[in-house]
Amino acid sequence: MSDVESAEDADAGEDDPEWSLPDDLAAARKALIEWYEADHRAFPWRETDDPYEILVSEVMSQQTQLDRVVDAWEAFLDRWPTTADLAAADRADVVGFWTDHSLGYNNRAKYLHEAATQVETEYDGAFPTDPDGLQDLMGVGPYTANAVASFAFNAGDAVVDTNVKRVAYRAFDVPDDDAAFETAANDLMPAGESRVWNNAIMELGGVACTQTPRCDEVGCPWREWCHAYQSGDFTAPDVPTQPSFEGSRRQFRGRVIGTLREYDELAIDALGHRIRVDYAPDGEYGREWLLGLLEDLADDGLVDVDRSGDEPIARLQR
DNA sequence: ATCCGGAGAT
DNA sequence: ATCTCCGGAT
Repeated sequence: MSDVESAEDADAGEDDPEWSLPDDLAAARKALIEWYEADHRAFPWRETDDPYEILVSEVMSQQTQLDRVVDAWEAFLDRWPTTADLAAADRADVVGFWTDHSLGYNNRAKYLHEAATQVETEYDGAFPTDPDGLQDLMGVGPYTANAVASFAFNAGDAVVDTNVKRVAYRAFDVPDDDAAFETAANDLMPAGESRVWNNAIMELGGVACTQTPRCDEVGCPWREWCHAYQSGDFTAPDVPTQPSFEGSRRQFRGRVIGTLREYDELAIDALGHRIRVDYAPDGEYGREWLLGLLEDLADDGLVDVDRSGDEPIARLQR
């Protein structure tokens, strides 16, 4: 007597997924949590539940490999231990710190500064505790909101980052589709365990289900359920290729910030010659080009341009 | 060449 | 809703 699921005609079944979670989901969850708790990388932010400290670690982690984040994270919190301290800081100092520690996108330093100000002025010094509330903070989107809600308050939904996507795609054939990933990630997560769960599944993606997988080396707890492990096909979701950094606009943005930190203020041509050797005031990469760059940086709240004199003067915004 | 989440533009 | 940009070490 075979089962025969209700006929092939029945429901609006044509879009029913060709992926599914394990039948014994409870066992798979337990295996992952036990694997994580037995051994994992000891990052310092995994030992705090202070939402500010967590937020700083998440924002830094968005652009920098974790091993290099540790030093920056400790130095940042040493300098600005609380949201009150950060909110009281000069923006230029926060951006300067970001540059000094090679943390990438300067706007994130600004966002962090702004978020601290929001917490102080709009939330009376206490972070919102749920993902929706956290998303009101500058620079906090769905990923960061769920991470902070989980790690600080154990009150998040499933985190969906590229690690989680890769795991779901390989292990359960979840299609390369944001909505599907979100559904799968939330179905996987045991209710009320967002703190340990999101740590565990991201650890899995970070050390086991890496681009070149290390299933056996690290004793992946999901081998018995993993479709990729069984088929040997470890294809990962497509990651759109990025334009090269060399010669890019953002390379020159970075040089402007770095140069203006060195000189309090700089006339536009002096600045131009310092950020690119082929600068020529009237050339293709001249005043017009540089003013456009500076205008964007000014819009981002990073640079001020004084155009009152005959030659525009740039400085870091304070 | 690769890596990434959020903002802003479209 | 989808696409482009951002920083710079690896």
